[in-house]
Amino acid sequence: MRLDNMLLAEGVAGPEKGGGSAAAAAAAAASGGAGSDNSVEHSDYRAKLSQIRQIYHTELEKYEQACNEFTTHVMNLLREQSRTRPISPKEIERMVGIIHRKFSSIQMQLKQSTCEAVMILRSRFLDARRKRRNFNKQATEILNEYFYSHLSNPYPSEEAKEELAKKCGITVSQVSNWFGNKRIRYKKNIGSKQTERGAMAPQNKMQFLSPQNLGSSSSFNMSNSGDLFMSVQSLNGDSYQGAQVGANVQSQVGTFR
DNA sequence: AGTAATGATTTGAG
DNA sequence: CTCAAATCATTACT
Repeated sequence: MRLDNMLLAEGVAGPEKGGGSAAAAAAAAASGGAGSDNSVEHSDYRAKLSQIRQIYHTELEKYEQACNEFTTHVMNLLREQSRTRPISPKEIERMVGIIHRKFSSIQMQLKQSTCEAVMILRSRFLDARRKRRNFNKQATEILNEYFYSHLSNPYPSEEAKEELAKKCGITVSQVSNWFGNKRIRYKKNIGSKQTERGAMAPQNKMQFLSPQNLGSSSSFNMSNSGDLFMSVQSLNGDSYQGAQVGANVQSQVGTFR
């Protein structure tokens, strides 16, 4: 149920439609609740999302069809058997129930995988750190001016933040971020200036080097754009598993004969 | 290529 | 909630 709601919210499981426009609109509605200013950045995202959506629906339909086919197949088998031995309606009902449960658990896997794919997509495209742009010269000038003229107490009030945000053409939270970064980095600079006495320089360099080497090199080979395909393939893998489960049920039923 | 700068996020304290 | 601190991810510079 939760997965259903989430897929619905992401615009994946919404109303059925083949063309890209509905998916795009759904994606815009899903992601654009707070801010929808950069349309070029989102077009890629929307394309990928509608791709996921399409695969999801194809797979879902396939499962549905397979489920129906298999159900009728089993029903036929049971009908055939009813000629040689008595079969109660209760038993038939039970079989159908088992089949439906099996297939719905397979659908669950599909939904889970789709959710994961969407989450990865979101984190790839909607994480603001990935599309950072430096503020323009004038904005940083204004911010610096305020910072250095209030150096004794560089904590702008809410109103001052709004004022600065308006002047610089950025949001209030961006102003807050800037001051947070500025305060800590200013303090750090002062500290390192005072410690800089001859032999300490190499240590400083080492300190700055090590965290970067640790952090940046390996992290995103795992989850870049190719990963969408990975997820998609894992969906297909699930469908294989589904077929196998189906085959299992089939073979179990086959022992009836 | 390697490094510094820099905006954004996460974490933890108050 | 705000803030400091650490960290991440991108951009700018050499």
